[in-house]
Amino acid sequence: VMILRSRFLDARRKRRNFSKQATEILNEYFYSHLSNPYPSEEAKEELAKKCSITVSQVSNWFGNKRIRYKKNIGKFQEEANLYAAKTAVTAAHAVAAAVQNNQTNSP
Amino acid sequence: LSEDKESSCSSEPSNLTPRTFDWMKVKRNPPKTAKVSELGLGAPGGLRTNFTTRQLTELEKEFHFNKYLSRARRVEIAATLELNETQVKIWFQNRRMKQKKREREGGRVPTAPLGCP
DNA sequence: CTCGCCGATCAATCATAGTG
DNA sequence: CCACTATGATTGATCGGCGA
Repeated sequence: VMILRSRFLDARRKRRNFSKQATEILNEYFYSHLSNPYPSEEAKEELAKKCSITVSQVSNWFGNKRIRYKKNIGKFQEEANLYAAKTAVTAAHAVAAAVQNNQTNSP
Repeated sequence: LSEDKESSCSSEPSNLTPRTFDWMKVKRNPPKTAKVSELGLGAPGGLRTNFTTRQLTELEKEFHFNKYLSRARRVEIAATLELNETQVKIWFQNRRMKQKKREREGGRVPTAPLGCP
């Protein structure tokens, strides 16, 4: 159990952090679906494309996020509020746009 | 598509919702790898057995020979490697999934995704 | 009804990247 | 330069659904 940790010298595990924007997109999805953060295969593909990462990486990200989130909800509270506010603003803009569109489009 | 269920436009900009959904409560049963009936032996049933290099090597070799194991072969392998039949079965299952995953995105064309210092 | 497989996920851990 | 934390990936094993 000591010296057998070699593990082939996993050269592939040369991890690279995702871009700030990718993490942004993933977090937005996660917190806007906090009641059920399990994206469908299609959603994963869409996220993967937007983030320029693979579907597996999206799966890994959600897997890690879910586990780590529930492990210590408090630690993610501010992050949760931050993204909740962000999506709220986005939604507000959408609503505003819809209203305006509705007004100029209802004779 | 079906998405959110709540989120009914709350007048609060940031609705604090320390709410705990059921996915956060999900708990997996601890692995029953060890024989619980081992005369009060400190067999902590709930340990992710660490396969030795020898075991992994043998399993890998067998995998290249057969992607699927017959009952007889499984028993043989399990005995040789000192593992449960279940562990061998699960290893092959996981190995097949790993293979598939690797084939699916392994065929990636490194179309210069990023620069290279 | 039992059993193996699949697909997704969990949970613990590894190894590295980032921060101070 | 080093201690400690954040994070992507790996993997033995579990869960639910299917089909033989």
